[in-house]
Amino acid sequence: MTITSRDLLPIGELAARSGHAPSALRYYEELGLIDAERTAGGQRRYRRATLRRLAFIRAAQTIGLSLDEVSEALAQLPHDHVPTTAEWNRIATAWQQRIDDQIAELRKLRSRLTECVGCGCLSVSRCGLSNPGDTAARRGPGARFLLGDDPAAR
Amino acid sequence: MTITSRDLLPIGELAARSGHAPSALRYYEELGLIDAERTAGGQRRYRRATLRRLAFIRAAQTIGLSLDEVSEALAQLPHDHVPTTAEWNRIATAWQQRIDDQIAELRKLRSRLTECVGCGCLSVSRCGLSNPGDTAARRGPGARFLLGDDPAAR
DNA sequence: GCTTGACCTCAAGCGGGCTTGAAGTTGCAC
DNA sequence: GTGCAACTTCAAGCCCGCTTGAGGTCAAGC
Repeated sequence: MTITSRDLLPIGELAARSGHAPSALRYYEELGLIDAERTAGGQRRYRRATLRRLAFIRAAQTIGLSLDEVSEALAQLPHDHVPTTAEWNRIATAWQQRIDDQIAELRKLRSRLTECVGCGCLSVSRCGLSNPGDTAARRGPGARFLLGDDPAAR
Repeated sequence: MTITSRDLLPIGELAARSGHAPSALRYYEELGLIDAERTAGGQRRYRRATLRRLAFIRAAQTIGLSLDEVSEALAQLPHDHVPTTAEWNRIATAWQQRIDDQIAELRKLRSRLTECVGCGCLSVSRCGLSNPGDTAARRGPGARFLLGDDPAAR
């Protein structure tokens, strides 16, 4: 039941297999995203399950989660066993929703751009393009008022 | 032909109308994205056309361009007149393409996620989820090889 | 002409996600 | 038992897109 040495990977090995830099792995450990056994001499030895966690982390980042959010998501995953269908399903569903939201955002942006080309204003103003408003999901700043070349003086 | 003072905006005014912070405007000037006249005393006075540039900048950022890229895009726009249909059209088309690419990326990720739920592997590996590969457009790192719990030893 | 708020410059800081470097230790192969 | 790559920690640095602060000047209204 104990973990045999054949199952423990040194950091370089894990880095190579996961595609993360060793420095990133140490950083993740510092953040509590992953953990490791230690040899008598103090070197890290990773359980194979860590590869799963790293794959999860990479996927989560791809859909735009911060490491903080990844940390929360990981808290829902078992540390030592392969997640059950139910466990994984719950998370995957949330992620799909998130992706769908992102796609919807982009589509809205695209249609604003199309309008802008069609509307003839050409000033990249007055037509909402410069006022995405709910861009928040991607970049933060949030609501800005609509621009005009001279809204006040018109 | 010279610009009358009524057409020149102090930075606070431009900030209020464009929705950018004064500090951001100064920063953009430093990067060469916008420029300004100066009063005898050294204060900035912006031409109205600058509002257009700022709207453009905001829109470009929303699409996900870095300020470096915005700079290149701006180089294609006239400094002092409203862009012609052709000028704007060329840029808008490129942006739409970019958005389409982003959407395609997300769809790929979504389908990988769906497969992952369906395929029963549940290990968040072996099924491509953790290997977006061409994530580059969004996050940089670029190609990683496919993960498996133990690709070498299989 | 004075007050006051808006402006100026320059340097430093921040947040996120790491990377880099220095200085030293471990562990596997021969 | 030794050589050398791979590892260790800790502190600092980097990139991006700004913001903040200090210390000082300008300009517009009374």
